[in-house]
Amino acid sequence: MVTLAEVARHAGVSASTVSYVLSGKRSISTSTRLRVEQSIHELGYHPNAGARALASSRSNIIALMIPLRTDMYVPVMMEIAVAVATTARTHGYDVLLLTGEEGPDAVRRVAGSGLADAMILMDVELDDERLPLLRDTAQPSVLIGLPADTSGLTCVDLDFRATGALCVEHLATLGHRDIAVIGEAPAVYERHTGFAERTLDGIRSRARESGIGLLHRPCGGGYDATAATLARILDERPGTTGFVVQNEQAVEPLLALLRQQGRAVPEDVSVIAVCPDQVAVQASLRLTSVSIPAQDMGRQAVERLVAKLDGTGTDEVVLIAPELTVRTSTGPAPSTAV
Amino acid sequence: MVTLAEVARHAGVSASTVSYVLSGKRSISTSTRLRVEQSIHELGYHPNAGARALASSRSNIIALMIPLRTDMYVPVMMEIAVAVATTARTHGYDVLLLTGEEGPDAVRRVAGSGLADAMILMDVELDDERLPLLRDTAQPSVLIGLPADTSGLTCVDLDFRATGALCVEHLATLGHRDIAVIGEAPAVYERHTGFAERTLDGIRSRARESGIGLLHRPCGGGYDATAATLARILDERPGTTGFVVQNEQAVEPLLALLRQQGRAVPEDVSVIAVCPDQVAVQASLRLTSVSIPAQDMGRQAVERLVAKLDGTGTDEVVLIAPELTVRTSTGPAPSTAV
DNA sequence: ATCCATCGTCGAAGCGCTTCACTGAGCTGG
DNA sequence: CCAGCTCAGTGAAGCGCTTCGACGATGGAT
Repeated sequence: MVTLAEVARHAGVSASTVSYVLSGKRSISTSTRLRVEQSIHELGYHPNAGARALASSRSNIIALMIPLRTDMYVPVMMEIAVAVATTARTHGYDVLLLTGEEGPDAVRRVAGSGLADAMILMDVELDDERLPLLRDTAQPSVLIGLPADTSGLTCVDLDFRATGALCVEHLATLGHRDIAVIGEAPAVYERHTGFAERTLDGIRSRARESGIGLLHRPCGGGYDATAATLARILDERPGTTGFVVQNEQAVEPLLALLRQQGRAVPEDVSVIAVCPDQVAVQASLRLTSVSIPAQDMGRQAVERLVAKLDGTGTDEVVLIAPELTVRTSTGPAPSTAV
Repeated sequence: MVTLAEVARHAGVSASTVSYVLSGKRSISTSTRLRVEQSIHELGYHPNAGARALASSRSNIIALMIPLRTDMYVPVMMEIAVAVATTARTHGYDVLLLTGEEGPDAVRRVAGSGLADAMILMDVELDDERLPLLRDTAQPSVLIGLPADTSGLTCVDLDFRATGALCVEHLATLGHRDIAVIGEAPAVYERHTGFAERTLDGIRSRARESGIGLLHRPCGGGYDATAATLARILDERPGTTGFVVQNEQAVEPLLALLRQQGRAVPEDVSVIAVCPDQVAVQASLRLTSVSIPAQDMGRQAVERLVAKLDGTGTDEVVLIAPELTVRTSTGPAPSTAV
């Protein structure tokens, strides 16, 4: 393993000079800088991460904690994770992957050992048990998702309240008067996942304002669960003409079921989904949807975090505005005459 | 930040003693051990990762490289990643997440900087550009997936050849004489992804042995692509009664299409999929499938790697035997009389 | 009683880097 | 013409840990 000292010797300078060339924290004459860079290249030198971390008390690692609870739609998580990793790299950071197994202890361990300089937490619950720890720690952190109490925290998330409202608004504008929400799995609501509750909130208040009839039913993923949910909804409110789906696993089953029942989309019923664009365009029908900007969330989280690490950047809540893309699954409500 | 020295002072022993208590590399009397452990607990001591890495030249970090090429089925990758992370933790390792962005340079950087002690590579191509680097490096590594030349490498993968054969065998036993393979996206084959080619290999040779007619068509994910692929297949070989699907994104569309065309599954046609169990049971029909043991692959990869790091463990190729679960999507071939 | 292992503990060296304090050399300006 | 800069470079301290060799104290074998 090539060391800094060897590079220094090879270039005929002192170790500190090499270090300064690397970090750029002091001005170095062009000639020596080139010489040092040349030596680094020739010897194939890579600074030792451990030594660096020890001396600078900066590991240049960001911990990413993905609890991966059941019933979460995995591709979104993954997309965020990848966005976090690649954005982090552009800022000179690597990403440490933490899963839920360890629970809050992981926070303590990582903060205590200096393994990571900062952390990003995904899949935050409204009253997450990791939050008190986070507030106590000096370690900068960013949440992806919104807890109930955001004081002293930096959070990045899609504005799910506005998302819910946007969906209802779109359907209302098209003349729908009775809509149903096919939601996430019951477990998601039971554990008070922020995004699910906030979406519902947005939907409810907008529906109330517009005087629209609303039914919300959680729905486990898959065909059978969706079939049961749909049956229940149509049983309770046969007049339902609009569906808001916030559950990627229910999208395709729902479309298949409606088709089977002879209900044409969008002529008879409209369907609007809250899902990644990819799901919306790959479905058997190009779905009108509010997309989940996974990439953007990952990127923003890292950028806030890096800002904090650099001293700029304060605690704040970043809500990404939802964007509705109209595709072919929504249309005017059928006239009641039919 | 509490240091080892403070713990030592608190416990009234020397620093080295504390270190030995932590590592267990020398025998320590029960009384002092307890005293030290007590101090560690009271002070809330966590060993500094950087210092440890520097002194021991072991970071206790495993790098996990996920290129995440297009058209890969993400949930499987994620499941593997999570299995890797949790298994690694049980062995005292953390996981560093590397994406494809950096390409082969990431291997060089991580190996050179001592950031990680070892690496796991996912989504390996038959002739992967990272392999030469890997062979050169002293760094232990394990591949998830099989390249063309496995000499000097440790690999873990599902036995996709056997998987392909198993699928054909199952259909053959049921009397099907003409089968079609709905494969991964064209791009997957173009870049010579090992698992896709090996599955096809297994399917082909088994079909040849059994004198079964075979048609293979790559298929982009989603409804439209699947529709096109299916139409082509039925056009070329109207007598096809069995489908092997190796593309999670085509499963549900295929079922929907068959239904629409009035072809009953499994009475008229049989469908067998190579996919995670979750996909097989959540589909609109409980699918006969060969499951992709993502968890197992992740776990085994880590265990081989840890064995290598411990000095035990040699280069070898671990092929996990495929398991076929018969569900309701396959049945006897319809008699030709019909 | 004596010798040699073994056990439990300590001190110190050093892992490879960053960073602070310092030193000349070369300028500028009064 | 020199005080007072800035600029480039050096040396050394030390980050917190592991680990090696040393050492006194036991204790079993001789």
